[in-house]
Amino acid sequence: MTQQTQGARRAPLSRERVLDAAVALADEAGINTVSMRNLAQHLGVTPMALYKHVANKEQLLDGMVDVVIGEIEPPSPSGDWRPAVRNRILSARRALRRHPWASRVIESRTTPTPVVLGYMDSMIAMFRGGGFSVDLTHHVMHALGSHLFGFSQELFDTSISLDPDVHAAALSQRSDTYPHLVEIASGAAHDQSAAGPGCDDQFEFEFALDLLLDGFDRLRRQGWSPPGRPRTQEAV
Amino acid sequence: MTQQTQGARRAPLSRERVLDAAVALADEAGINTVSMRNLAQHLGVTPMALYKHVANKEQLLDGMVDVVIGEIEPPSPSGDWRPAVRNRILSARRALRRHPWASRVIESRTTPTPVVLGYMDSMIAMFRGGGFSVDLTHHVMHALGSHLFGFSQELFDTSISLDPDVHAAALSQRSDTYPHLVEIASGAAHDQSAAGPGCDDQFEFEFALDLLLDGFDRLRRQGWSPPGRPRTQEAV
DNA sequence: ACCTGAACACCGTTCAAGT
DNA sequence: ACCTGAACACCGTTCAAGT
Repeated sequence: MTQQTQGARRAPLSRERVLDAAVALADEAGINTVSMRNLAQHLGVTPMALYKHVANKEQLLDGMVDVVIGEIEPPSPSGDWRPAVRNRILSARRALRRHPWASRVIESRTTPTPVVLGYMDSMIAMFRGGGFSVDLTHHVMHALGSHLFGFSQELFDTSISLDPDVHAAALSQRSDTYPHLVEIASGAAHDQSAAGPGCDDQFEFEFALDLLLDGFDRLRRQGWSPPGRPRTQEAV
Repeated sequence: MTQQTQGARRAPLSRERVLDAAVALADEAGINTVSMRNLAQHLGVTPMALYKHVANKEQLLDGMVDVVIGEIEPPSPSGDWRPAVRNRILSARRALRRHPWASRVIESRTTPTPVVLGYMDSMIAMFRGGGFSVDLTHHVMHALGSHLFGFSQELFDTSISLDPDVHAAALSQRSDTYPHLVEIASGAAHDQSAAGPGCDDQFEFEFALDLLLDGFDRLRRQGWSPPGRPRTQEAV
């Protein structure tokens, strides 16, 4: 829509142009349309021209993630760790929501890029600066998980409790098959103050985030330290 | 390894045989080797024969997830919701860990199957039976997210703080680039009571799980109820 | 009625051949 | 030295043709 395909043909290809075009294409037509061949066509070049700027498709996807992570606002210089962390994560969420494909692509990455490492490093710095021990910061970063990047594991959450289809199907056909699920779905639905299909994603995200931050804060205040020597050896 | 490829040729194809073969193939050779064509070859049939038993590849993946979910132990008839939920989730984790490809495939599903809905319904039942309100149960299920299925968003966690490669690379080359990340990695590494590459996944999982369950329990005891009327209208 | 070979419209990537 | 066309080894899926 907002991105022009023609006219771009003249500018020399660069890694940045390739990545920006890939992000724009994914935004407009979905991540499935981002193939090396299709992206090349959109840029008016031959597929192999892309390989001058990205080693392979994996690196293309890494670069696309970097573009999105780059949109996250830098840490506010606030003195209090809790609102600072909270705001940064909510900024990450806004960036991720601008690019609906991004959370899925982030999930699929196996090794972090320097940009991602930098983001994590700065998040760690916020906890350390807020008085968290090295050990507690470590566990806290793990516990945040995908919240770090502004998304919770949505799985099919939106379809579970609130997608009109599933909702209707559940209520009509299978209230005897999944009685508890239907009860939850109904409960969410009759609260019509929530926006959209019956459930407020933003509320759910902040609910979980604040629950975690509350827990972190409690452990920090209690001076949490790792449990005794012998941890779980092997869990299988 | 444990699965025979030859000899299976005689038994008539069935949905169950197709799914079991797909799971075994993914376990042995990775999810990337599970293509309709390759799976068919392993079963000694033509690719199109599979389409008699699964509508398409998406349904094949759905069925594979169902096989894994089916391995989760049923709820223990315990009276106390907390250990019951905890044990069930740890059972889910054990099932998922037997099939390393499963968490990624679960993440990629867009609509839940009846088997998945049944699992969620029974989890909801445990909270409701434990005295959680409909609303609180709803949020609690969202907050659990991927923990419901026994995995946290691992992202590249194992590589972040503890993969020998990243660890060594970080420590040697980039302690000035990612100082806080390196501090966390070192902290985890010098605690050699942890198993494996320097970080105990099981410990991290249980740390986050117990943090969430603590939070849930606190809200339940406090008689949590939804905040006032006007929620976030639209967050973008 | 059941099964399947060939074909279609794609992939990511290599590599030798063009300019 | 730079770029690229054709080719390779794959995909998921359709569909008409075989038995």
